[in-house]
Amino acid sequence: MFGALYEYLEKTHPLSTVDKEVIHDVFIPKKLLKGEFLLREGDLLKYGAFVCKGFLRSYVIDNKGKEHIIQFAPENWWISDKGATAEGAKASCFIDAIEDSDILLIDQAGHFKMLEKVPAYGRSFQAGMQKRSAAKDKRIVHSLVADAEERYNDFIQTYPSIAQRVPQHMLASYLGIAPETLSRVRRKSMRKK
Amino acid sequence: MFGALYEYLEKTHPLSTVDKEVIHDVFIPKKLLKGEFLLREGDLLKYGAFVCKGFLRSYVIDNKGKEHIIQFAPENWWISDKGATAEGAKASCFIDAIEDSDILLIDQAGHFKMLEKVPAYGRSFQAGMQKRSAAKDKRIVHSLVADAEERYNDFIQTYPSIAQRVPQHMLASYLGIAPETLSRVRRKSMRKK
DNA sequence: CGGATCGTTGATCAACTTCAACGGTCGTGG
DNA sequence: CCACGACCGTTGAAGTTGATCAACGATCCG
Repeated sequence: MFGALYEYLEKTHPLSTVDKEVIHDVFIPKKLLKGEFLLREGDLLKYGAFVCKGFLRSYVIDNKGKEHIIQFAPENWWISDKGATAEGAKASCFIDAIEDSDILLIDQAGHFKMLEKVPAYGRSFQAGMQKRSAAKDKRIVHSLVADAEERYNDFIQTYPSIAQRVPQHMLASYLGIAPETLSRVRRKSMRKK
Repeated sequence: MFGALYEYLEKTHPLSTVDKEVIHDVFIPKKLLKGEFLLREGDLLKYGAFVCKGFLRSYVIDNKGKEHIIQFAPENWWISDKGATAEGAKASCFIDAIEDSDILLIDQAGHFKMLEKVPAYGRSFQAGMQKRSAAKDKRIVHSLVADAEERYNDFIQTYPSIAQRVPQHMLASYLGIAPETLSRVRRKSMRKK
């Protein structure tokens, strides 16, 4: 179960045997079945998670009861409630499993311990932050500039593997359009080819 | 001109005399008049900037020629093209001054030097990244859930000082709505009170 | 087999955009 | 110092896009 994390971290920097011990010490393995929650809105926020296998998502529910997906997390992605990383904070979103998943949990203290003791983690974290930040900027700009069709086409180009794995209505939720609209957009795109 | 940056950094961690020397060494002061560009799309990307005085903005132009504001940067904010921090990258957006401004430039090498030599910088950078990331998440979610009126009201609550300083059509651009729509929304809000 | 969930399709509706025109303000050049 | 043009915010009317509501067939799973 730790293998995926090792490989992930070693892409930035090799891991020593000691590093691996620290990792074992800090991360808590957990299995989630499809549909199970990692986090519910209002829960005491404790963990971030690394996805070894499977597929998670985070989402909010607005005051009309509609779900809005913030993030998808397939293998080798991190997922957590970024809005409130402060300790003792209440979660502002839900996180659940779209497929049966194996994940590794890490809490605030563990995060600092890793930063301190495992160099590969710090670098990887830094790099990840930058990449994410850029991706978010792109998403923001896109939500301002692009209409439903462009958003969809861009998504399937950027994340083809995710697009195939995710039920259509969730993709619609992520893109911020109604499922019906997505269906129509897809039909239109089909005919073009 | 460096005073603002000192104060900003000292909020996280005190600065030694040596620290201040490094800062003087690394940052390049620059003045911008209202309307002047710091960065144009396609420019070779070199600098991030700290705003000591004044007001900048970054924006993109879509294929229909319309501006979309990504970020406002008043005093004590950083601004740069996050999309492409890699060295040698081409800028993907514009940055210009909304008011006459004093700014301090830092390039990639300077950034690493600061990280290495000035502890306050690293902490501040880290904290800033987190805060920004959270703000971006919020903006993404908001653009999915909220209509024009909610977006406007939320903005003037969250950034009242910015709302007053920025011309209305720029605020509209930031919020992703037409200037006319913003005008109508404001009238509606006025009458409510 | 029966219920639930999902994607699709059609019809209607609301929100927002676009286009056009107008008045006010500001800054600049005559 | 005034006059003109540019820019900005406002208002009205028409047009579009996408949301909503409703119904239907397909698939999956118990």
